[in-house]
Amino acid sequence: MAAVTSSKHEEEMMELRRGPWTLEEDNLLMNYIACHGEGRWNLLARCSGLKRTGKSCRLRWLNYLKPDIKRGNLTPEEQLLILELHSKWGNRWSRIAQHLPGRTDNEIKNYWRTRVQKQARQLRVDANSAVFRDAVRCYWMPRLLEKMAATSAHQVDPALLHPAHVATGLGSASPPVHGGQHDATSAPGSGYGHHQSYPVDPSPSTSTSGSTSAAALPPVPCFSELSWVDQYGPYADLDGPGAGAFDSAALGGLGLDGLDLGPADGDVYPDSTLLDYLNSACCTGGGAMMTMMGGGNGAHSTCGAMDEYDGAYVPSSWRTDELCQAAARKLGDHHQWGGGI
DNA sequence: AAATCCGACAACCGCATCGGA
DNA sequence: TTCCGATGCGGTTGTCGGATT
Repeated sequence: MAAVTSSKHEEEMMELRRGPWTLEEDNLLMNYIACHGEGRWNLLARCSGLKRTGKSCRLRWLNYLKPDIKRGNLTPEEQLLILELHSKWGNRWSRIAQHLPGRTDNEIKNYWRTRVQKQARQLRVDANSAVFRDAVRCYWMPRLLEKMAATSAHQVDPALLHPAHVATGLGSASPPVHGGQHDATSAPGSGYGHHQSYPVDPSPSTSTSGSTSAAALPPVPCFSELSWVDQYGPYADLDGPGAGAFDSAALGGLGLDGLDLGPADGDVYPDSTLLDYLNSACCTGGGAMMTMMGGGNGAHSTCGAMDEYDGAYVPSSWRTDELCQAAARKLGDHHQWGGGI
C-alpha cells in the first residue's frame, strides 16, 4: 500500500513541469487569475490545469506576467534609487522594490549582482563595505549625473550636476516626471522580454532591452524620502525641506546604463579611478571632498556619513582600515593621508 | 565559421514568517 | 498554545544570446 502511495506521489512529481514557461502556460495562468484573482497559489496550481507548483505560478505571475510590470533597462533615477536604498537597507530586495513601481525584487536583485557587484569586484572591495558605499555615493552617483548630461538631449539643470546636488536635490523642485526605458509593447500579453523564449510554439513579438518609448508610467516615488540623515547622522542631510532629494524631473527619461566605476578586470586602477579620487580628497584634508560637497559648510552633507574632523567634514567611513588598505594597494606609502584620516 | 566566454535574466530552492484551525 | 499549510523573501543556479577569440 505504501508502495502504491509512493509511486502515485512520484507520478505526480514526474508530471510537474519545470523550467521555462510556455505561452500556453502563461495564458492558462493569466486566464485563471483574471477569473479568480491572485493568491491561493497552491489551489491555483491544482485547479488551473497547470503542471506547476503554486510557488512557481506565483513567481511567474509576480515577476513576469503581472500587468504593471515595467520592463526594459532601469532608468538612471531607478538606478540611483536602488543604490541609495541598498545602502540604507542592504539586501532587502522586496522592500527596495516597493519603492520602484513596476520593478520586481528579482529584477533589482539581478541588477545588483550583475552590475553593482561587478564594480565592487573590479575595485577589489566588498560591495557591502563602507568604502564601496562611499564610492557609490561620491563617485558613481555624480558620474551618473554627469554622463546623463553629456549623453542626453534632455534638459538637465546644470546646477544638478554639482555633486552636492546629487544628494540634496538642489536646483529643482519640480515634481517627478516619468519616462525612460520603458517599453509598453513588452507588457505580458503583448510581447515578451529580452530572454523570454517559449520552448513550445514560441511567439514572442518584441525584444525590449534598451528600447524606449513614451508610454505612460506610474509615478516614480519622490526622492525626497531618501534622506540619509537617519542612517548617517546629522551631517548626512541638508538643511531645510527638499533636502536629500534627487531631482527626478531632471533625471526622468534619460537612458543610461553601464557606467563604469572603476577599471576593467585585469587593470590595476588606471587613470581617474575611484581610488585616485579618494586619494585626492583625502590628501587635501578633505579639500576635494569639500568641493564635492558644494564648497563648504553650506552643503556639507552630500556624500553620506560625515564626521567633523580637524575643522572639516569627512565621511566617517573613510577613516576605516578597509579604506586605507585599499588605497595603500594603489598608492603605496608615499602618499600621506591628510586630515588625520 | 566555430568555439568559448560572459552578461543578463528567468526560474528554482530552502528557509522564515504569517495566519487560521 | 501548537500545528500546519500558504505565502514571502533572499540566495543560487540554469539557460540563452551576444561578444570575443
